[in-house]
Amino acid sequence: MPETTRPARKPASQYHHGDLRRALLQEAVRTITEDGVDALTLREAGRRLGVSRTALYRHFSDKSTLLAAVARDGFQRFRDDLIRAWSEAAGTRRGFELMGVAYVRFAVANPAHYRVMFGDYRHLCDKDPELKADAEAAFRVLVEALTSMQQAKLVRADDPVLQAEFVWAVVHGLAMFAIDGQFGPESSTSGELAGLIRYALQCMRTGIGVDTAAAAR
Amino acid sequence: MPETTRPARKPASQYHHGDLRRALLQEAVRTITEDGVDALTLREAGRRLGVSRTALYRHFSDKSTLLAAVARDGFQRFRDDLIRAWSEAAGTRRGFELMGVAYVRFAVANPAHYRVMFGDYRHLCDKDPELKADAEAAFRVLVEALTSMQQAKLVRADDPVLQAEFVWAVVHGLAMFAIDGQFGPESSTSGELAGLIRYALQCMRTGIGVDTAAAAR
DNA sequence: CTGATATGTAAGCGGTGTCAACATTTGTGG
DNA sequence: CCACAAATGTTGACACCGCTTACATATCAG
Repeated sequence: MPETTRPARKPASQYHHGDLRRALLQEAVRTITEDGVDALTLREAGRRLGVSRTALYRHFSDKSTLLAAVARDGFQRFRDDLIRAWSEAAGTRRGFELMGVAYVRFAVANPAHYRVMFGDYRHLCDKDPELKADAEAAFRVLVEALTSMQQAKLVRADDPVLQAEFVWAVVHGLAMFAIDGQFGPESSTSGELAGLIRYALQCMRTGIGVDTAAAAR
Repeated sequence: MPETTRPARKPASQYHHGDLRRALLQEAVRTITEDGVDALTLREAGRRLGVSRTALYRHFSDKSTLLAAVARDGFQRFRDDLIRAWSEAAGTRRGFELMGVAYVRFAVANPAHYRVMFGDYRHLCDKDPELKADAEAAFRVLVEALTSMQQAKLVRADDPVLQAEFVWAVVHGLAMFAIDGQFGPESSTSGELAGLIRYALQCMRTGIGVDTAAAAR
């Protein structure tokens, strides 16, 4: 039985779906991405997959358990995106900036998904303990990137975790700006956003303090 | 009977409540603060106020309109907190740091409320156009603080709005860390958080770049 | 082949947001 | 003072939802 990867997709029997769990998760992600998390309904999801409305409970104990799975899926793709961006110029400042852009890009491309991931992370963690592991794996990409940049003397040799938390705060904030319009006048044009990202990355490196300005330029 | 400000609270007639709108908003804030936004139910809110389940619709066209009002209320208190902290040492770096701490403190003290404010800000703005004004008013406190610090040569003379967006991103990210546990090992102790805040504020000033490290110390 | 188990189904319960129609109170112009 | 309109609150109903319980069917191990 080679059974390489996918038995999925084929109903075959009409009764047993084959890989309902995967299909359900995929459908949930699709709905959330297209119409937001409020549009996600267990009944409707079942309907769209041509399956009874309670079939879902054989694979997820709960609606929020499904959401936790969605969040996990998000963190996995997210991590992949970060790794891909970083490895395009690993160890360099440019690679680091590419990663920052990739971060915001992910959030902009999947705003609702991103919100599920960070929306009530704590609550979702209770539903699926592996979610925490996936989230931490994504975060670790950032920590490791910073560690290698520390070795290359590109950033200060502070505690990498602390440093990563700071960097994460910055890009997460940027992502929020990008996702839901912001406070400023109406800087929703993508040009404005790109400018903000560039400025923020610069500030991340040099700070906003005036005493360091001379040294930075 | 001095009765200075509030006509509210007293049923008086049993039928007309007096100031149901205010009572409803207050009740919603209370529920959200205590039990989270998912626990907020129009019917239950009416029940608790001893009023019919649809009375609410005479004051809010919608559940999300009520949520928008909750968000507005949040932004107003939020702004007050920021102003209070800043004015404790206005124009100085200490005042600025106090403001940052006040920001995070607000988020920690009212996590669910904070989430409503930023959770789906964009969607809520459609429901109540004044929400945007309140949010911008809060943001403007930060912009003005930075402007005055620029004049005092405490921070670089960049575009204050851009600079404020960067600073906001940092503190917002910190607030998120504070609210829902984080990625790192398990640094949920308040001591760890205080350390993170301190470190982040320092990074905000001096950056993480190594070339500026010498100048910073 | 035969259970046991995994998976999907059907029916129903309590709860929710919202609408439409009706009741009561308040306020206002004659 | 009164009639009547507007504001405010109530009742009933509808469609939908998440979830449970009991049942049906397919898959698989022995």
